[in-house]
Amino acid sequence: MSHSPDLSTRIINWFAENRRDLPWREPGFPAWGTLVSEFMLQQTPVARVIPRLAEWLERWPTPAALASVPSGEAVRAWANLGYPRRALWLHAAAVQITERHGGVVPHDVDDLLALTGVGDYTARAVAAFAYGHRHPVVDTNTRRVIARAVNGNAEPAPPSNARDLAAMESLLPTGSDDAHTFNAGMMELGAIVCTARSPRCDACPIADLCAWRLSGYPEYLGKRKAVQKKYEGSDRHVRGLIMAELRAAHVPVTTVEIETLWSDATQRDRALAGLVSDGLAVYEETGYVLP
DNA sequence: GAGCCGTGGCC
DNA sequence: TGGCCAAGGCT
Repeated sequence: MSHSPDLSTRIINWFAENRRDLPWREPGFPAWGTLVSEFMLQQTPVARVIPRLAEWLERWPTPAALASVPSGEAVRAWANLGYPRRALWLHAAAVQITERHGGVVPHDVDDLLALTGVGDYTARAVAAFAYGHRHPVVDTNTRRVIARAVNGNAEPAPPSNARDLAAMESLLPTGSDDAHTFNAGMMELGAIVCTARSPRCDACPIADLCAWRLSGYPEYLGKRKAVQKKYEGSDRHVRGLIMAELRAAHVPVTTVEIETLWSDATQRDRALAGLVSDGLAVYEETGYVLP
């Protein structure tokens, strides 16, 4: 677990020169905007988030604004970002922020964790990036950089919160400003240099002390994260087709219309029942609508 | 803790 | 072409 004492400094200096100009890094970007962006960025690439985020914040500039509309409006505005439950959860979080915190996104990690849809990553990201508090922030990019540079592995082991947070804490600078920059810098390095498929070690500020590189890029032999199941023909596929129909429609979608979306009745019924169970679809007199 | 949950771009 | 991957979280 030994590392060069200036790994953190290198990352911080590299970040100052190489950071992308992203909306949530603009001065004065509101904490609410940070929270919304983090919800959207959960498993959705940056490039697809940026336009939806701008629309979202223009329409709902505060948690109270979002809380005041039906959750279905959030699901519709979520558009094709994927995993529409996140839109439902973000709406629920906005209601909770309005009711419990006077409409102000909380600073405290435990208060953030108590919000629907906010897990360990998002809670620490908001506390650190929106409010400047010193917390280790560990996402998939950070985990990969630590796995390679520190542990000498091509890939991180499956996420373990306690272990990953402890590893990041041991690297985190003492000062809150440096800690903030280091958290962001590790994520940025993993996102644009130390990437999953073809790392650009020639552009890496810590290449000369990267344990993985120094040991000759050994193949990863440890436990891997589960392989994603095929999307084509899956229940997720069918759910996606139904949700696209519900988002596009402004009148109830009839059962007959839903039948045209997927021929396998068993799978179709299962998908629809799942959406209803999740609260993403509601039956209303003549058909299904958004909540 | 494994499985599940959308969508699209990239090599 | 198609498998892999993307600022996770919930059950």
